[in-house]
Formats: sequence, structure tokens, C-alpha cells
Amino acid sequence: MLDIQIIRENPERVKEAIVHKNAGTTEVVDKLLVLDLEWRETLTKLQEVQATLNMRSKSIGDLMRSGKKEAAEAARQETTTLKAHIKEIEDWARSMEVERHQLLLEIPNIPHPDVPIGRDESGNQVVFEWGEKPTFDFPALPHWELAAKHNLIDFERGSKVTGAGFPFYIGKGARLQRALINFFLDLAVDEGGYTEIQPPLMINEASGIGTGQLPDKEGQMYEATLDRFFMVPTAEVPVTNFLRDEILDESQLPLLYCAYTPCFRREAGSYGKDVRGLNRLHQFDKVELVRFVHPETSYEHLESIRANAENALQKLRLPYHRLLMCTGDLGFTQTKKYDLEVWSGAQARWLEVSSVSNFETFQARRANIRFRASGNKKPQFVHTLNGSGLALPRIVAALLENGQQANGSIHLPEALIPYAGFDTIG
RNA sequence: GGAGAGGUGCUGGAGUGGUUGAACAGGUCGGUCUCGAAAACCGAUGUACUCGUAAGGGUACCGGGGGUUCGAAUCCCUCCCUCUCCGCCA
Repeated sequence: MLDIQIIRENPERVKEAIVHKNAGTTEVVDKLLVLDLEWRETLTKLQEVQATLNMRSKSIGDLMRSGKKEAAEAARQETTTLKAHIKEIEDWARSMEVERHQLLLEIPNIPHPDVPIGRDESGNQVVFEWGEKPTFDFPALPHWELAAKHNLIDFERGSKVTGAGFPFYIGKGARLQRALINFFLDLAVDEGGYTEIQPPLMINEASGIGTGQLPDKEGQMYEATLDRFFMVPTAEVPVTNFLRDEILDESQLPLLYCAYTPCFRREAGSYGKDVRGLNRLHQFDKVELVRFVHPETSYEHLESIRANAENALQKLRLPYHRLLMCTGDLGFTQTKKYDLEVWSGAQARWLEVSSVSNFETFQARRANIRFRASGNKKPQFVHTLNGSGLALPRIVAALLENGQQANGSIHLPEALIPYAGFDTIG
């Protein structure tokens, strides 16, 4: 949610953001401004009438206390029409406010000036590349064949027990998952300075609204309808909402949290391409990095989270590149975003394994997370940021594919061996 | 799941229909005193929205929502949460 003040003062900038983000028509802005004005006028009127009623009530009280019963009774009669009038204006104001809020929720965040303007993913810029793509002097197998060959992952039984996209990890496959989770968490805690959190795996409606999954992306989450809880699509949701409706002290900032959770995504509408093997799952593991920071420092923190994620990739010796996402490929809530993609040797393509974003006050405003600067100043909204550090399945895909040898075995990178307890699969 | 108790400001804790946005205490901030500090004393100290160039007004908020009333933190309904006991259970 944007600050209404920005929209009032700078509607053209907001419209430009909508156009650059491909986020619908700019009409919402004009509609909102008209409604906002109307709402404020109505509100002023309402408050005036309420003030008169309050005054009358007070004088009735005075009359009663001084024993002037008839006068009090007469005054009481007079308030009935006033009350009806209040109710009328109140209903009107409320319905306007609801609509105003609705429109406000439809307006996307404004991209940072550094962000290249572009319609879609073709406008994204590769700004950094690291590592060397592996070459094979034998027919390299895609990870799903390697996983089957070494009995690491069982997709079929996953389909039987739950459905497509819910695999079983077996033996060294399961151990590899556990190793990666611990490796990423240790990295975040020991080198990144994050505090580890184990959040609930289900969230309520208010939390979904706080981080922006609700109301529009409701269909992307699994819902426990009896309780109206949602399975977490990412740890970002519970971890960001950890501080919802709180006022922090400036000295507490920045706050850095990391969390491992499974992530549940319905991925409605994305069937067809790229769903082979581990490329797209309904349940997958991820370590998420979340920061709550002072507004003045948030872009430094963006680079810092990005560096945390890249550090993990480099330690795993996975070739990757960094994309600066263009306006058209930015999410609704983001001002600036980097995607990190690893090279998957056998599929010969880049796979997204991390997305690092700044939301400035967009989430903080929705989730009502503020801080108070020293000296009794007014509370202001923090900036929130997050990034994957990292998402497991595509890392596993790349590790298997890039690490495969002519004899069919798979070598693990040095950094992972203490965690896995083995250096070779097969 | 059953029975009961309770949810008030940064904190503790009053308040059961009429100057209560909320006593009192603590905390925090500012000041006086002091070489400095402590103590003591004085003062300030919620949030959101809105009107206003400003000074300064106004409205709403005592877990959430709704209702009764001229008037509600106080009465009623409902939901959520916490605690105690019982049951069930990893």
C-alpha cells in the first residue's frame, strides 16, 4: 500500500509506475483521488455533527445532575433527528472509506529510479555472472534421470500419496536436503548475522494481507477452510508478520531474521512448461532472509542480502548470474529486485533460485510495522526486504547435473561434504 | 472437547452509564539542584484520521466486530486471545 499523501501530491508519478509495471489502467488513480476528496468532505461533515451531539449529551448530563428534569427531557427529544442524521452520514462515509481502501490496495509500489524500464522479462538486465558452466564429454543426464538412477527422489509415489509436485526424497536425496538446509541456515546465522526463526507453517488472513498475498493471490495458497488458515507460500509471510502491528525502537534496527520452512504453492495457471522434475513443485524447501531496516539504509541492505545469497552460491561452486529486474517484471509490492539464476548443466538453462527485493514501506504500511526515532518523534514505517537464501529444488537440480561424472556418479562441492557426510553419490 | 476466570496506555494497576483519553504508581524524556552523579522536586509523555499556512481545533479508539442509550471502558450479543481445572493427545 502506498502513502495516500504521495498519490495526492504526485499522481503522475504513480500513474507512470502503473504503466511501467504493466499493472492495469491508470484510471484507478483518478478514481481514488476523486473518492478521497469526497470522503474527506463527508468525514468533516460527520465529525461536525458528532461534535454537536457530544455537546448536547454533555449538557443533558448537566441538566440531569442539577435536577432540571423537564429541560433534560426536552433536549433529549431534540437529539433523535440528529442521531438519525449521524447514522446516515456515517454509513455513507464508511462505504466510501471501504472503496477508497480497496482502490488503495490496487495501486502498486513505485519502482526505484535505478530500475530499467521494460515490458517483460526481456527487459531484465544481466548485471553479473560468476563461475564457469560445466562441459561434458559424455551425454549428460537431466536431474530427474539422475535422481531416478540413484534413487534420490521419488516423484511417482509422491503423486500417489499426495499429488504431482509433492516428491519424496529418499536416502542420500533426503540427506542432501537436510545438508543444504543446515548449510544455508549456518551461513545466514554465522556469516550473515541473522537470527534464526522457526515460524508457524500456517498463517491467518490478516498475515496474508500484511505481506500482500491476500486478497489478490488467494488462489495461489493452500487453504485450511475450516479455520481459514493458509499454508505458507514462503517464510516471508510469517516472519514479516512476526512484527505486525508493532512499534519498534530505532535502536533495534536493523533486524535480521532467517527461517527455513517448506513452502506450499498451488502454482495455479502455470501448468505445462518447465514442470519437469524439480523445476516447479507444490511443496519445496527454502531458507528465507528477511530484514526490517531504517528507511535511509534499505538499498544498502538490498545489496547485502543479495551478497548473502550469492555467497551461498559461490560456496557451492554453482555458476550463476544476477538479473536486475525491469519494471515490467517487478512484483506488485517491490521497488527493486534482483533474481539469481544458476546454470543447470544438463538442461542447459538458467534456473531461478533466489529473488531479492526491497519493498520500502509498502509491506510495512499494510502490516503496520513502525519504529520510533529517539526524541519522542512520531512513529514511522520501517522498510522491509527479503531474499531467498536459497530455494532448494533447483539448487539440487544444478548440483546433480553439474556434478555428474562420466561414470554416472555425482560429486558434491567441498562446502557441502561436512553437512552431507559423503562426497559422492553413486 | 467440557467448566470457570480474564483481556484497560510503554509497564503495573484503578475504574461498572455522564468534564475518564482514562486515577495512582513505575518507566522514559526535559528542567531545577550538583564539580559530576544519585536522591529530591517541577514539567512533559498514546495512536489514527481530519480541519487549519500556523497557533490550535475536531472525531474515533480501553482485545475485534455489532447492538442498547441523549450519553458506554462501564450494559447486551458475537468472535478472537490468555490463564486455571478436567478430558484427550505428540
